[in-house]
Amino acid sequence: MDLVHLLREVTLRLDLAGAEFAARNGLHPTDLRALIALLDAARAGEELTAGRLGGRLGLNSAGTTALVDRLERLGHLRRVRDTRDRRRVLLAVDERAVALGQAFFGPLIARTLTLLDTFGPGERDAVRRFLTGVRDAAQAPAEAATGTPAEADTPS
Amino acid sequence: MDLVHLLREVTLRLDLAGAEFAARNGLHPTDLRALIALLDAARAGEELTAGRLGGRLGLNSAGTTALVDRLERLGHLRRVRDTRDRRRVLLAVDERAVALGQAFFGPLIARTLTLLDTFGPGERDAVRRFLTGVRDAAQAPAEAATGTPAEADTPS
DNA sequence: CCCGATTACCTCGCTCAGCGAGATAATCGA
DNA sequence: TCGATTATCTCGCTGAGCGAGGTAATCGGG
Repeated sequence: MDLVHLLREVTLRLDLAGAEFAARNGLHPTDLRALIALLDAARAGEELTAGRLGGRLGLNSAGTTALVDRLERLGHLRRVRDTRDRRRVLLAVDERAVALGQAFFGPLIARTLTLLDTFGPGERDAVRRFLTGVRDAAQAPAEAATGTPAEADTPS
Repeated sequence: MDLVHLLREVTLRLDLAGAEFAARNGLHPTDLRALIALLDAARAGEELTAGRLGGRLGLNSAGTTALVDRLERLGHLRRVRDTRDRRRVLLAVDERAVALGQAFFGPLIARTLTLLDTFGPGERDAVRRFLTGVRDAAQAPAEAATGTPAEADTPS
């Protein structure tokens, strides 16, 4: 049980750290999350489009456009029209964004890796199982747990 | 290394789940975080004041007042003047807020506890060490990563 | 090959969360 | 008692994100 609270504390702390880092670099939390999503996609060799990014962050198209505008204005990414399907706008991350990601995650990752050095294979596996399980548990618990049963969600 | 990414994925997923749940209940992410902070404080037998809550969420006084206004209007908490120091406004959480917290965290906690049932003591300890380490690692990594050190603000 | 449907993104107007500055009220210290 | 400090609130403003609707490109049936 205390592990649950500990996990929540970790997510809260990471959240605050992210928000603080974002503010310090003239970004908003959403901007930072967008950069992370972009870097993730880049690392996975995936081409991320504007719409896809918005969907991943839970923004609608208008908000996504504004987000991409901001990031482009700051030089973190460039809009690139897909030559195959010229309706699509691919997002190309700039070196600047990569550097920012490094600056934010670098120390955190380094510390975590140092910590993990002290873990045996079985312990690492335990951590992995735990995180995987929580991730999957967080998939769709909200659907079942809506506090307002009578209220019509999907206000669209 | 993959554990790091896994952790990030977990926090992202929990974040999105929270935002979705909040929106579904007519709240904003900040409101939900405020409720969580309030419930945490209540569970710890701590009396949370308006200013303290704002500080914990990274809001300034104006934003905090607006936040408390919203939550009070929704009936999630009540303002209670501290009788000892009548400048202070204590925040009393309502049953409604508790129920909301249960609705959100209940299933998540249940699933996590079920998962943890399959863990041995050593494994749980590994998870605990990992989470504790990450929490501490997230304390102040941003300071080192930017040219702009934050000024101390002694959060009591 | 054309035309309607669909897809992907953008524009416009708006709401409201959160900020900075400053006001107000209560407490504390000399 | 009076100024300094603390805790909160008020006011005006900026801007992130939403809903609605527009535009350009692609797809699919006749």
